[in-house]
Amino acid sequence: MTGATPTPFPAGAAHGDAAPDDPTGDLAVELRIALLRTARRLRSQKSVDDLTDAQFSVLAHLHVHGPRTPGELAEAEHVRPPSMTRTVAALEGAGWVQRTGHPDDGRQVLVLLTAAGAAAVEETRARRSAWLRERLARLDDDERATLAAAARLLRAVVQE
Amino acid sequence: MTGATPTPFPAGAAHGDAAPDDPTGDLAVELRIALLRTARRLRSQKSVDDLTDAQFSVLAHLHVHGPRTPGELAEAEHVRPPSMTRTVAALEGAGWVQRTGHPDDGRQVLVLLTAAGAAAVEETRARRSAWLRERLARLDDDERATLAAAARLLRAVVQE
DNA sequence: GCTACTCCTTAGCCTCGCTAATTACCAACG
DNA sequence: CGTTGGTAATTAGCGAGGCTAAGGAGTAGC
Repeated sequence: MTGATPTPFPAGAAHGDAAPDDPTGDLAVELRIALLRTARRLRSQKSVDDLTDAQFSVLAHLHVHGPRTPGELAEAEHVRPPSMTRTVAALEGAGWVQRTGHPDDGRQVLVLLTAAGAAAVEETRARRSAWLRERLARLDDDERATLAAAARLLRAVVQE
Repeated sequence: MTGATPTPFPAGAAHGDAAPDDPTGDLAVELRIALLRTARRLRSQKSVDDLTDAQFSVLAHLHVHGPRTPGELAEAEHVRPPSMTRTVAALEGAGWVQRTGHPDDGRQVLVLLTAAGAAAVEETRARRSAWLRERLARLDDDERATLAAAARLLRAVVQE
């Protein structure tokens, strides 16, 4: 709205460089842009013979929380069950997880990490973080502390 | 590596809750997880009759920087030219951008925002940020300041 | 034992990355 | 002047990973 500007050059109007004046109003916008941009960059760090992002996320979840059913994984990853079924199938095909019947409830399935999967998650985590770690090394201590605090805050913020 | 743990419950080994002891080594890991998780959550905020994430990002870029060639857009978005061609084609089909020949170089194409596109980018930006804004409102001033600083830092960090 | 519910899966659609190959155009050189 | 090489954009086709809708297996309750 307000939008029908016919001129194709509203440069500098939208967000410029860093939050200009309106502290709260623009924080959400600024943060959103910064987060999505960084996340895209992080995501592009994976190589071909590698876990995909969704796969890695599931593997890491299993690594931390132990065996889970597909439904639980879907909920944890904010994804629909069919999507998780496919991701789990890919992980199983690669030998990183194993699917077993649930001991009590025949409808359910338990997904658990194999030894290879546990190794993969640790190796991949280290490698994936390398790019970011190298960038963070250029910052000073205060800046790193700020980002550490931000990581904690974001964790709380997304916690629904 | 270390990995052949036969026990399926290494819970608490991987990263627990928030950076445990190693301040620099884990910052990259913690931050990566927090960023990707938040970004996924933000991305899930879009509705159907809406711009996709990639489309919105291109529109916003045009809104800020003015007309660009597909190649420039691809580089800015860290995407290969064919991917950008498709995104631009979708945007053109929806009437949000317009493609015109480059005045000097017949090989190139200039992509420019239409009035509808400019309106869409502003409306969408406001709506997409609403979820995050609501979450941020629950924080205190210090916490918001931390996130604002983090957004600026991330912007610098990804700047290649 | 039939019905209803729950969980997982299959089928089929879409977006959006990618690589490889094609087309259109510019520039430079014989 | 024509060919030859480089560059920009596109088309073709693949894979991952979202989604909804619909199907199959198992549990639970009447």
